[in-house]
Amino acid sequence: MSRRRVSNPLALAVLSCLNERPMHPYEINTTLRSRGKEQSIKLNYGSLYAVVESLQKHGLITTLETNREGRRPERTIYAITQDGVEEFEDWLAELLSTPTREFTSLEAGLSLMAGLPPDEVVRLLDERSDALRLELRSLEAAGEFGEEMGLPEIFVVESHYRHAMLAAELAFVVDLAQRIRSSELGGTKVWRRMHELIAQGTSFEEILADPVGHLGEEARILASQQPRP
Amino acid sequence: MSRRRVSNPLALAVLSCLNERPMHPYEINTTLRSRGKEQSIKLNYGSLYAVVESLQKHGLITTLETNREGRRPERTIYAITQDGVEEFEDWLAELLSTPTREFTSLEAGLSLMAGLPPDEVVRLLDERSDALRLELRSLEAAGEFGEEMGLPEIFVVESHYRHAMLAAELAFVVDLAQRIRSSELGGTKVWRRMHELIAQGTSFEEILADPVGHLGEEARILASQQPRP
DNA sequence: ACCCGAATACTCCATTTCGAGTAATCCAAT
DNA sequence: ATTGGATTACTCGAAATGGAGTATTCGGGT
Repeated sequence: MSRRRVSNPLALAVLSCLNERPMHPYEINTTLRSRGKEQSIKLNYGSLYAVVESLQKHGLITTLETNREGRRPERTIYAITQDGVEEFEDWLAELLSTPTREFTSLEAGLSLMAGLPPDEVVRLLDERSDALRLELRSLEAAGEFGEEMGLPEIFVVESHYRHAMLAAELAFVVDLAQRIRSSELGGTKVWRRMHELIAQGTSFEEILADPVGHLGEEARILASQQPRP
Repeated sequence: MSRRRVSNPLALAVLSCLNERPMHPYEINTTLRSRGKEQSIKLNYGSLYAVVESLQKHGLITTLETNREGRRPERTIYAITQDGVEEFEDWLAELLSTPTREFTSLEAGLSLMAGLPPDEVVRLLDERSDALRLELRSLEAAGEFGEEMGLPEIFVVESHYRHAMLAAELAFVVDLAQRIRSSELGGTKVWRRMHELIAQGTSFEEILADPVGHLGEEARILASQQPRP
């Protein structure tokens, strides 16, 4: 079981709203959206209502009243409990202080990239660089707009963070593409030769059955299932 | 519905294994672990078996044979299909070329950090910096070990990527902590004053009901639900 | 006075995910 | 010969997730 009674970060956002004042779920939804938090915390209806219910079941929030206007669906107003305030502060502290292993899609892609030919990987990484530059520029534009509106920096730190991460990713990707292009990246030559053989019709399985025979001495490392430190 | 028939990145890893040669699920599991891929792709039993079944249902892999030794559970050996090879290549290309919005826990934390007092946030960020430095050093040590073993760089790009991202996060966090400490970060003073009031027993709700009255002119922005660009 | 599109406020449920639990087998040391 | 710990190979169910679908009301134009 996870350390937290309710583990979806959306629950933290819910607690943060109710820490300001009591609200009904849909109001939590619009509050978070109007503050742009849905850029940083995944927010959809299914999760929101499930999370609210779960928070209540665990005593972190409590229903204050339910009212119904006309024949609209009833709205249940929730308030945070003392337990909820403590969970909120403790959880937020943990998020800020403790790095956790996150699985990004680029990391997954990089870890399997040997499955595509090097030249294509270079092309794909270049494509990614362009997309990243676009995203960076649109973040910068949004930031300037926020400044014009007099929005204090503290309300946009998360987008500054995203900017920093995207910039670092761009630098990494540009460098990697260059190092593959120039075959400076260790292993590139074996990699290239392997895909040339595949293009000529040799099967993957065949090559891996006798890597040194097909690819030369440098491919010795492929002969064993290379275990990792 | 998601673009991919099976959307868990683990499915890509499964396809990548079966692209080498037919295997049974548990062998896929050990192969991936021995190559350190479970550092980059979330891998647990429940998902593995579910994903394999789903891949088969969608015709991306096919069962080759099932055999049973003694009274052990039977092992089903799977092979990749032509459809599977295409899906593998297309999906991998997409992962490398197309950035996707990822929700990290630090980003969530930063977006809600105003809920804790500035001095505590600084302390928490310092704590994170220490943890990040530790992680960076252990990645570096593992990298050197890999080099000693003659492991070509191409098999560890994903950990170089992780290193680059962690380093960027560290730089961001160190800078942010410093900017809060010095109140250079826009909005820090209002933020600090607000938590002083709370410490004195004023309720959050009360302050937000009349921010300018409690916190001064700079808090005008809190008076409206600040919408975002 | 009426119509239409946007906004409000959810509900529903098929998948997916997680990881603890199970059960057999192998190996090595007592 | 036996015990016990690691390894092999999964099973299962509770919980989370995503997002399409539904029903009502409001507001602005004609």
